[in-house]
Amino acid sequence: MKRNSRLSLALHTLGHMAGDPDRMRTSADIAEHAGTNPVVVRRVLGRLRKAGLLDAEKGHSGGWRLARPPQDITLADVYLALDESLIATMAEEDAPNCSVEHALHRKVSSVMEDIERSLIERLAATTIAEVK
Amino acid sequence: MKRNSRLSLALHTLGHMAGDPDRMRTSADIAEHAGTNPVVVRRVLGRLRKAGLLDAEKGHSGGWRLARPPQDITLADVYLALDESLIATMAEEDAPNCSVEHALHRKVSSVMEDIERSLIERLAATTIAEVK
DNA sequence: CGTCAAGTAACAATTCCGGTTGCGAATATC
DNA sequence: GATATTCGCAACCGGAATTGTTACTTGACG
Ligand code: FES
Ligand code: FES
Repeated sequence: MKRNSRLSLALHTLGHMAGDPDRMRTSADIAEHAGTNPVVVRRVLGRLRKAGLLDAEKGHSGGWRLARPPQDITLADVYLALDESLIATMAEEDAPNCSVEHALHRKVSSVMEDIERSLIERLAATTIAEVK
Repeated sequence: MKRNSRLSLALHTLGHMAGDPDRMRTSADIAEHAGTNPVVVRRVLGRLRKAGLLDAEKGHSGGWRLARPPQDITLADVYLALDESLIATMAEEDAPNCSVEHALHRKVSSVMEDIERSLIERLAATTIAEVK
C-alpha cells in the first residue's frame, strides 16, 4: 500500500556498492545511475549513514562508501534504517469506550506486529553481498 | 486523514453490524457513528457489497445489512474486498539488464508475496462475530 | 406521486512524496 | 590562503492519492 521508492533506491545503491566496496561514490554519480536527484540520494543515504551502514566524506574525493563489509549488511538492516514500515499500522484508538473497536484494534494490531516481525526475519536472512 | 482509513471504517461498521445482524442501517447512521460522511460510507461499503459481504436496499426502510451470518465473514474477506494491500509492493523493473536490480527485485518480491499470504491467513482466522 | 436512501459524478481540501534550488560547512587540491 | 568539490540541510514546488462535500440520478416503498 505504501508508495515508497526509498527502499528501492537504498537497496539498489547498496547492491551496486557491494560489488566494489572500496570505491567512493558521490551522490551525483549515484543519482545519475539511479535516475534521480543528488539531494534525494543524500536524503535516503543519510538515514543509512545514521544507522551506521554507510560512511560519507565531504570535499574533494569525498562521497559514500559502505561502513561494513557487504556480507555484514542484511536487507533487514536497510529496511530498519529507513524506519518506514511497509506494513500499514492501524489508526490509533478514537473510541476507547467501545469494546468492538477495542477488540478490533487489538486483533489487527497484533496480527500486524507478528507480520512485521516475520518480514524482518525474512529480510535478515539475505545480505547485500548475495543479491548480485 | 490517515492513509488507509477504509479498512478501519469497514471493520468498525461490520463489527457493529455483527452485534445485531438483522437491523437495517442507513449510510447516514453509519457515517454519524463513525464520524465521517455518508458518501464516504457508501464508497467503502459499496466495495463490500460487490464482494458479496453486504446487501444494500434503496428507498423507504432501505439501508445496509450483512449478506451472510457474521460468523461467516472473516477479517480476510474484508481485507480482500477492499483490494488495497497493506503490504507495499516493489516498484517495477526499470533496468532489466542489470543482475543486481533483478536479483534484488526477485528477492524482495518473493518475501513480500509470502508475507502477504501469511497476513491473509492470519486475518482469515478471525470472524467479525468474534471481535465484540 | 412524494419521500427516502443508495449510486455516482464532480470538485475542493488535505496530505504525502519526490524533485528542485539555494546556501552553508567541511575537506582536498592548488 | 584561495578555490573547488562534496555532503548537510532547509525551503519550496508540483503531482498523486485520499478524504470530505455537493449535487444529481436511480430505484423502492407507502
Ligand atoms: S547496479 Fe544499478 S543498474 Fe545495476
Ligand atoms: S464505536 Fe462503533 S461499534 Fe463501538
